[in-house]
Amino acid sequence: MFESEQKEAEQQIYLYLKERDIPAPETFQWGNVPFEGEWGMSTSLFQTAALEARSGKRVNVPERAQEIAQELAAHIGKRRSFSRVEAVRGYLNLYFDTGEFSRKVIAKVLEQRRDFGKGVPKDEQVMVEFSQPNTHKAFHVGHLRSAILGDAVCRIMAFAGYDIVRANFFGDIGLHVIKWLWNYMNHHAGEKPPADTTRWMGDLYAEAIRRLEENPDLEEEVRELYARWDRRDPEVVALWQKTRQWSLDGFDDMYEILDIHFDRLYSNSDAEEMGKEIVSELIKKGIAEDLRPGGAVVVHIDDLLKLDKEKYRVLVALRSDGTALYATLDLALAKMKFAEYDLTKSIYVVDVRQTLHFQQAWKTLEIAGYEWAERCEHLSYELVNLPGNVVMASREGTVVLLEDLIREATARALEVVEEKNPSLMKEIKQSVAQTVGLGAIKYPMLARDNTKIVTFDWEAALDFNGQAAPYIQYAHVRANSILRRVHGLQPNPVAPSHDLEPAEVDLIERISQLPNEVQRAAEDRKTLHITNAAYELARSFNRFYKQCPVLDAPHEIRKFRLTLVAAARQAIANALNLLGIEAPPVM
RNA sequence: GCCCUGGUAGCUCAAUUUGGACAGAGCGAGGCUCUCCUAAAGCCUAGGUUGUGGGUUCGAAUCCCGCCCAGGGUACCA
Repeated sequence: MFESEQKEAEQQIYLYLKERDIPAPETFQWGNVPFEGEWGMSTSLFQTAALEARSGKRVNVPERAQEIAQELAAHIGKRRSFSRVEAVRGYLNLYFDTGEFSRKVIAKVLEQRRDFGKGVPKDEQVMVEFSQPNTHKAFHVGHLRSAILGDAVCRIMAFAGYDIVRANFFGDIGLHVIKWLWNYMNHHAGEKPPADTTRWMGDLYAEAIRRLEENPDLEEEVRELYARWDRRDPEVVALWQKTRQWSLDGFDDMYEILDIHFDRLYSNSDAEEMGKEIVSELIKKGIAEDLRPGGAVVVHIDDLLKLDKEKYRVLVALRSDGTALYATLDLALAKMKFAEYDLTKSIYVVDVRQTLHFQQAWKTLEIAGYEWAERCEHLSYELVNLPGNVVMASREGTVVLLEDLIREATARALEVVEEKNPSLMKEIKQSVAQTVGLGAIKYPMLARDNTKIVTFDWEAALDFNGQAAPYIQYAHVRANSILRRVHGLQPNPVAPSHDLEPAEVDLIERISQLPNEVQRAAEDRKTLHITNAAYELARSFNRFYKQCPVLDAPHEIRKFRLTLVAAARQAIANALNLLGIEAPPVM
């Protein structure tokens, strides 16, 4: 927003240094002055002083940096585009006219509304594949991270200017499905799924595992069923199709509650055949080694690349019995994606344990001559564990089901609404509880670095205070509650007539940062930048709310502050929207 | 063995484009603020040798090397 001022300042600095024969660094890095009540930009002179030191002069770098900064401050201080100029501990701080800055920021938000923070279209199509649940299994909190993270990354990247294709990849075949079918045929034949389908599917799967553990002899029956499936026995296929749909319908319900949608659905079963074709092709090209029937089909990637140290190791492309495994499918899936879309990137939101598998699959495709393979990117994230670093696993019984979490969170949220705002209408309370409960679930999955393990515990999940989604939602509600009382907002924001309070300047600064954070989050694929921005925005607003009366303020101040509140409400709503979290009007 | 990730306040996490201003929040602890736009809030206090030992640098949580701890991956699981 102040690029021209920055350029001019830089020119003046270079000129000044040149005149005095002081060696100048190639670039100056500009940052914001740590907030002290006014908005400004800042650069350090340490580099400049260090250059002098290296050129032979005996100088104390911090002292010299401060000296140069002082000289520059005196020099630049005469200019009018800065309201104030100072030198502090080796930093040159240039302060803007806060009034004009404020007006610019607010005007921009109120003009762009929902688009405030949006980047210019980049003309790049990017596919983001995420969630990838297995059919015939439960959907637990461990599965939630990919879904929530992937959704938010899509929202952020789309807002940043990418053309995003949202993809899902269902695990609808494999041993787990056969075990489920076996249990169903023998003990639940003809049963229809109840209302909470996904839980029931998961229960039947857990039951299958239990029966097989209690009586290992039954494994034989499962193998027979697998063989029937492989022959495409019509009865088995029909049952598979029907039950698979039950799972998919259950997932649909959950995605709807979570407000997550997909543009393109893939299934393991879609990729199976093409995967096998690619493997034959790899064998023909001499890339893969066919050790069947004694061994599997393998690719010695390190040898093919002539690497001395082991890096990609060995990819198993096909089982010795000729059946497909995960790697087989991934070869095909990548190809399908690039055949169908013109992608500059194909992102896979999958947990960190699969890093090597992806590198193997994509490197193999690269060796096979598919030049798009290098455009595949693994967005890896750490797991969601239970306290004590206990991994969630259906067969261990260490899972928290999504349905249970949503139910508990909304129930808890409803309790709080009843207590805080009993006069709300019943339906509104319900919807608030849903909004707050879901926000509280999503936020912790998004508010930490992708490389950090999320530890799920009920107490923290149901604590709506402090650094959490409800705090941000509440700030939005407060802004809304002020604006509800006025009719017709001043259409053209004007510069404030009063000296801005620190809380006002801080809030304006936070608002102005949102567009940068969107770009940064999109580039780094880090939702953390947006949760931080949203939280800081809410915090600034809450402080402003406490310190600066709006409706009771003198006329001119009131006019200005109303536009600021409207801008803040918009910025908070936009940030929450990027996270897939709703911004409620009341709560 | 080899590879990857993490280790920051009692707990959960940050740290502004990657080396710069006094390492910041929340929870928890102690205290304060509702005749005032929703107190799901705000304010104050206490709490740190950034796992550890070296190195590079004017300057290190951040870069390099060693070590310790935790987790993950490592040919037919996904």
